[in-house]
Amino acid sequence: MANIYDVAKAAEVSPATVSRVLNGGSVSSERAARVRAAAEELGFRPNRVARGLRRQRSDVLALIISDIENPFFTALARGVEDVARASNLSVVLCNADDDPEKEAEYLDVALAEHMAGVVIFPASHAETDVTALLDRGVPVVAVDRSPESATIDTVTADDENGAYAVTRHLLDEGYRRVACITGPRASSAAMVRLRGFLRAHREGEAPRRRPRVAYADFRVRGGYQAMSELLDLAEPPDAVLATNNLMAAGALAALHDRGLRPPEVGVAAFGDTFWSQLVRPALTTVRQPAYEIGQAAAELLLKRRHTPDIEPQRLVLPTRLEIRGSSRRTAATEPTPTAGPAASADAVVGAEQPAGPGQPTGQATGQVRATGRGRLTRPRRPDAMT
Amino acid sequence: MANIYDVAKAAEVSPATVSRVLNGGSVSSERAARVRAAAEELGFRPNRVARGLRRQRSDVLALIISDIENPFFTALARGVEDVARASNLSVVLCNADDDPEKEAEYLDVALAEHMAGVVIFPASHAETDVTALLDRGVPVVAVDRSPESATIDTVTADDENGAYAVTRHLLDEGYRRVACITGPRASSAAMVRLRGFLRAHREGEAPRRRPRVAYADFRVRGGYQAMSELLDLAEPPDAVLATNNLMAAGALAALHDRGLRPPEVGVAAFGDTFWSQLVRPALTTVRQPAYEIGQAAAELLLKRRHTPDIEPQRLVLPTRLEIRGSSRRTAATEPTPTAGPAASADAVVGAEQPAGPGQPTGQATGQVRATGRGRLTRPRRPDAMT
DNA sequence: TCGCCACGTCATAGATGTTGGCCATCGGGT
DNA sequence: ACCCGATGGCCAACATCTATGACGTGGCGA
Repeated sequence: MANIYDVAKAAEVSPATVSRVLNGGSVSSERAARVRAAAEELGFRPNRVARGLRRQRSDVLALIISDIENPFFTALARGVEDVARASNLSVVLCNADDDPEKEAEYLDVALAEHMAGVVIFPASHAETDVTALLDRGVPVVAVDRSPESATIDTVTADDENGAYAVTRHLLDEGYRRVACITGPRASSAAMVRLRGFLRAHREGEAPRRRPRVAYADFRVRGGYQAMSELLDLAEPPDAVLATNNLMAAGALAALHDRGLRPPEVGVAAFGDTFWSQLVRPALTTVRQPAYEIGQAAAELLLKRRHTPDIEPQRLVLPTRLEIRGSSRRTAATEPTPTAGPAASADAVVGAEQPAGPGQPTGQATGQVRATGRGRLTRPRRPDAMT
Repeated sequence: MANIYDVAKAAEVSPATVSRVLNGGSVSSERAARVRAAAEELGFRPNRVARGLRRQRSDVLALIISDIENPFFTALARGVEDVARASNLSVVLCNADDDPEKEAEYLDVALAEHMAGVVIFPASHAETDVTALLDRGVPVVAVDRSPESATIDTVTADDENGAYAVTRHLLDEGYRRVACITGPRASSAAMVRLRGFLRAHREGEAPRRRPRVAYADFRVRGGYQAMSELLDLAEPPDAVLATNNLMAAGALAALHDRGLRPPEVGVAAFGDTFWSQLVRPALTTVRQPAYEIGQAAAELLLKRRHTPDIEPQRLVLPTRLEIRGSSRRTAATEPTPTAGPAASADAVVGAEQPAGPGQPTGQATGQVRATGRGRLTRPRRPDAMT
């Protein structure tokens, strides 16, 4: 492969001139043309390794996430990538698997490769140590959780209010024993969401039972087990909030396996993904602005790359409550089943209502049912919170 | 940050000796100990960029995929990563978004960074050009599709037989007008799956209607549109095979929006993911061994890295038919609606059947199905093909 | 008109951190 | 006494970019 000397020779200039042409120095246009022609001719590509060595930094930034199978991260990755590409940076994804050791390895790699920056979803609040990077001047932005080791730029979703809003929604629907399946205690996100959940219970006029809380691992299997255990209680919950989408999937599976399903049991979850719309009845979710978080993180990174000494920022992005699926409110709080669109909306499929001889008097009951044909748009209430 | 000279000075040896200690040359144990102590003391990490420059190759391999939001790729990535890590290679993920230009950029990066190898899911059969890499001796393994530009190691799933088997399954269930939503004509995987689908039609004793085929883009939206168009036909299909999971999701959404759902309309798909089990009734799927494909690809890469001159291999991994959800056969082939669990079972949620008093006479019909309560394991027929 | 200064353009000479080749040394075995 | 293997130091190469300074030209003042 041609190197810069070959090009210089072909264009009859010095290697430095070739470099200037390619990196924007001042070169007479005639020479520049010669250089460009020669580079094209020889198929010259600057060696990024050599450039990295000389410049002591590369044009690659690392995105270290804890679970590549979680759609939240894939959306996040897109956000990061789109912003990075606009600044001519490549993004590489590193899957740390929630394992602090693996994560430390990748942090090492990022350091040793002189990466342009790191966006990290810290595996652990306590163990994740990014000081080595910071000492070397490599900008680091934390996402969703923030590591203990240093104060750095952080982008999070407004999880507490999201959890609060969705919990209130469940309580308002008439559920009495709302449980929460949350993540490990080490995860600050899990704790923050739990806090919102508990706050909703304290504030409501709902009975003051101490709500059940199960701690799982943010994985499908963990959600399944937690839900199963909750259901085995003497007084099982009648609704559950899962603090991420994978555990929600597990919880749903557990419910299905026992023949229970919404709205008999209410289910809500953090993390909006396309499949949560396909489950019937669809899940009510707290949509996390994953893509936007990624964007914001990348932008913070770029800003800090340019001006390293600004004060670390802490960005909080709003979540959004997406209400889908059936409500239990009618049954629970209203004497007569006026039902109504607000209550059933999307719940067409799974409702337990006896399909008695009562006929499809759709309009009469006010039920907004898919009537068989047509309709692209899904009824969707304007968000309860922005 | 300390470099190798600092360590050498501290240990009172030459830099070369430090290098030998760290990379396994012959060094007396006493000096080696001194070096290690000094390295530890100074927090020395070899500069991977400089090493890469000197050795003309790095310990990073690139995995270029076409859509990070597709769970197939995330599973694949895990397979690649697990194998790579065992050989002390790091894996970076590059999301080419099915855009040949973006892909070419990443290929350039892989080349310019002297990556140890590339596992690629080619965006296009024709446009993807990996010859530059090959010329430089960088091993490249293709996954699922194989590029035209060169004969290289390839790992694919046995898509044709998978498509054949699932199509036969639909026909055997009694569906009469089975359509296929497949990917772009440029995708060899899309074409191969289509071929299996068509073969099943030719062989069956089923009526010889020319089956409908819709070409979409392997995305959710494309699946939605394709399904909608199929349903708008004068003679809409009564079953559909989507050749990937995202389009299946789109197709399901389109069906839901018209109030149709399995088994009224049969739906089967390529690509097994956890959410396909949560949809009720669950999808019958052709499971693609994504993780195993990733593993195999990485292993081929490592093998070729070691011995570059072996003949390019073409590995075909078996798919597996996972039958879930309701069968229409009973309704279609039996005169009286025995209904009961046979017909509903997994279809509990969406079925249109009057929830008549018909009771669980599960064994009577001989169907192996979930009986309503409990049971973690999902009924799963031994695969129709290995 | 000549000389000096300023500025634009370019070449040359490191510098970056590591490793592999080459050679020298030393010790033990034959 | 000779040879061989183990050990370890020195030098150069990897490909690029930056710093330094040289060179030429043009403008302006004397």
